[in-house]
Amino acid sequence: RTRHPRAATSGVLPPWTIPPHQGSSFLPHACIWPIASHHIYDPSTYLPQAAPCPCLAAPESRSLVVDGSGARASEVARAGECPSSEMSMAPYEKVMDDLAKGQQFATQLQGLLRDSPKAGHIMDQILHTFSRAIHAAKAAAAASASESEVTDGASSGGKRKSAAGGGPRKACRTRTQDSSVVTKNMKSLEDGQTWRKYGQKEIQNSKHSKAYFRCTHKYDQQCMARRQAQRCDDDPDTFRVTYIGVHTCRDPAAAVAPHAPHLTGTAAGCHLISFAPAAAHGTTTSTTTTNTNLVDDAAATGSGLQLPGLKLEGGDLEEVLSSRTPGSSALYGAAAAAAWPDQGDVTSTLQYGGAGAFGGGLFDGYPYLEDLLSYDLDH
DNA sequence: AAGATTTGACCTAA
DNA sequence: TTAGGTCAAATCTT
Repeated sequence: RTRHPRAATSGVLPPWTIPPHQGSSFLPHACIWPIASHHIYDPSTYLPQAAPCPCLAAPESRSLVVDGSGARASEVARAGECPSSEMSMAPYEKVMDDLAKGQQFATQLQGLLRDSPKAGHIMDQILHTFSRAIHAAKAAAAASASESEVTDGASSGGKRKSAAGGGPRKACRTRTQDSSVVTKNMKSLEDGQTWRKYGQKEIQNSKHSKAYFRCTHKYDQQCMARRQAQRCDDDPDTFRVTYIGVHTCRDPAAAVAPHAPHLTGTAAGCHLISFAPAAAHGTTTSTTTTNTNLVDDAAATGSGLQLPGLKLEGGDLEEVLSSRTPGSSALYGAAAAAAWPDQGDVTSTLQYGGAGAFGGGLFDGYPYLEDLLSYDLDH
């Protein structure tokens, strides 16, 4: 690809980086995205992050009040059976089957070791490892599937030019209609997440350009979360920020351990996971649609279903303008299982050296999850 | 040197 | 046809 020589930019900030006036809360440099401190991962809130298979949204497959009987393992196995999930490759099925079996056995063993906190802790690690492996396998399968699609698309012909030294673009881009989308107005772009800017466009009939961000971990962890930010025309101090997709990354620097986890389990090291709001009702009967409605309602009404003691990161959050969250049942489950991170808790115990996507980072930018979480913990 | 930003080119949904 | 979204080489920052 040939490019025109880049215009000299030294000393000249682009419009996006220029504060509208003195005293603005705008960051002095668009490249600065502060990382929330004290982000610690709690394995008890961990769930596989891959996009949930549609079949998991079925009510019968969501009765996941895990009680040590291997419900999660059965969930995983169910995902492997799904005919619509592009998972018909034999090697994948075998891997998933083995992983599911291993997880199931570990879960059974966990039930036998409840009296030993230390054993429970080890079991947590084992289950966590299985979860990660399952997630990785799913991600690998998805990547493989999309790669073949791209190959097919390239062979169909087109006017794509090859980049210098590289092949055709591999992007299989679609507009943001399949992902969860949340738009909100913010006084500051700081949200505790690590974003990398990848584009900026002038928008017609808008005074200010729109900036495009992706998760820093797009490539190393296949996190597809994106964010778009544009300064409001009528209020230059306010940004209209659109969050697209969910964070599936586990950034050690961007995730926070729950301060006071409200778990359904009681035995030490034996944290149980349930889907909201059935954790307190025994069995889960709500469907994805129900949960979505709940979230939408909460977002639409701006209802403050906030649990006291749960800190909402980004106190500058003003208004949730819209939300659409199809097929995010696993997300809601995680929201129910995790408590809001308390950044002030510097004494939290670091576990696994990793960071939980559900341990704080995921919620950043997804205010509806805050509402849902509060709802679940309140009921 | 590595990672982040800038920005023109490219791509696609509307 | 075009506005908006993304890519990726060039450039900048640390």
